[in-house]
Amino acid sequence: MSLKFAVLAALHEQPATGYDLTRNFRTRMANVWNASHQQIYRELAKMTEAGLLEVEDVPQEGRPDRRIYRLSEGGKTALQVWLAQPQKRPPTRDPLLVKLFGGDLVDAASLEAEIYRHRENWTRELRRYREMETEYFSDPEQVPFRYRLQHLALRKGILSMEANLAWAEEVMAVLDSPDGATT
Amino acid sequence: MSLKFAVLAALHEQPATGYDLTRNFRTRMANVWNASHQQIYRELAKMTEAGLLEVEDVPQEGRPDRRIYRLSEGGKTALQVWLAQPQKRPPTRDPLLVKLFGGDLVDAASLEAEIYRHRENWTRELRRYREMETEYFSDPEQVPFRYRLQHLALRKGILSMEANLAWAEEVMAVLDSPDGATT
DNA sequence: GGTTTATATGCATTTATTTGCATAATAGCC
DNA sequence: GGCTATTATGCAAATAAATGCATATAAACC
Repeated sequence: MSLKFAVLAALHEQPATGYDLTRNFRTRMANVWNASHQQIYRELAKMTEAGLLEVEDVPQEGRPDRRIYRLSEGGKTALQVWLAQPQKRPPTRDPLLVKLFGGDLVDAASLEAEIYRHRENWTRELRRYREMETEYFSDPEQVPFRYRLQHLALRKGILSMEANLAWAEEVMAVLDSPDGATT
Repeated sequence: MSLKFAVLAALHEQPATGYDLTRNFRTRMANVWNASHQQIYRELAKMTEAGLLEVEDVPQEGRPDRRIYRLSEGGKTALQVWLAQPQKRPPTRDPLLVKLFGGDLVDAASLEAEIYRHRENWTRELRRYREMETEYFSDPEQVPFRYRLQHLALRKGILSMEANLAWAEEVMAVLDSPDGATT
């Protein structure tokens, strides 16, 4: 339901093409909302149909035209209404944690390898977030309110990744303890 | 796809009814996998159909019979195979963070109220997790390996909630700063 | 006496997400 | 010359999840 509103929020900040949005969702909004390009294009078509967006076609040579989407008045209102509503927290569904309930069927060595892999991903992501923080938000006093809110969204990503990494250390400690692989 | 495996893992630990599973998913496994009772009952039926589970009906007076499910040999194998495969991390989709991209359409006061509400939920959940930790895992050295893994799953919940709460403090600080509501 | 909570199960519909496939040009790498 | 990445768009099918509805008893609460 709310890919719709993630798209509205992104387009409210700045008109964009499906391609631009796809990039934004993968980078700046990576810790906010995940969506594939297929999902985004379909959603854009549906929302335009519903009158929430306006399209402007910009012809290009040698590649498909850019279709730039921006909020219509209706889209802006819809976003505003949604923003005023309380939101539910996202449900937790983590396959990695499911594994930990596998009991005696879990192979400690392959589990360790997987934690390793996850830790690398988390480290990379944390590094990216920190780079973004230095690049865009290094002087919080100088940043206008709406960008301070975006900074807060990024902060959530940073704190989450730090927590993930701290957890990975705990897991390693248990798996590497002398009796870790037995009992 | 992997509600299936969450169910297999839960039933591998101990045979249970749909009702039991629903309770477990809401309590012990709250930070692992979310599922409604409707989802669970449907999945149990499908998995039984597919030969992954065995059912035993236990008649009761005055209320519907308990249908106790347990892993079949095939179910055990399926779980084992799944456990050995690397898992993707869950996608991030957080409506609360989407709000922070609403820019000038965001009302600081209602945002603050919402953070407040979330903070209360997180606090409650963290308390529950800590109680579970004291109750079941207070002496890690005495706990057998498979329960130490479950403890690690719980630890993830605890660290995540702590991170959420730390983040809430940061948000409050920004919203309460003298120029927080303006610019 | 009425309401809520817990026990216990499920079907049907709608909405959301994932995955696979498809097109088409340009630029860089080996 | 072939492979991969980037820009740019999308359709179709399959899978998963959320939501609404439905039944039935018992015990606790007010």
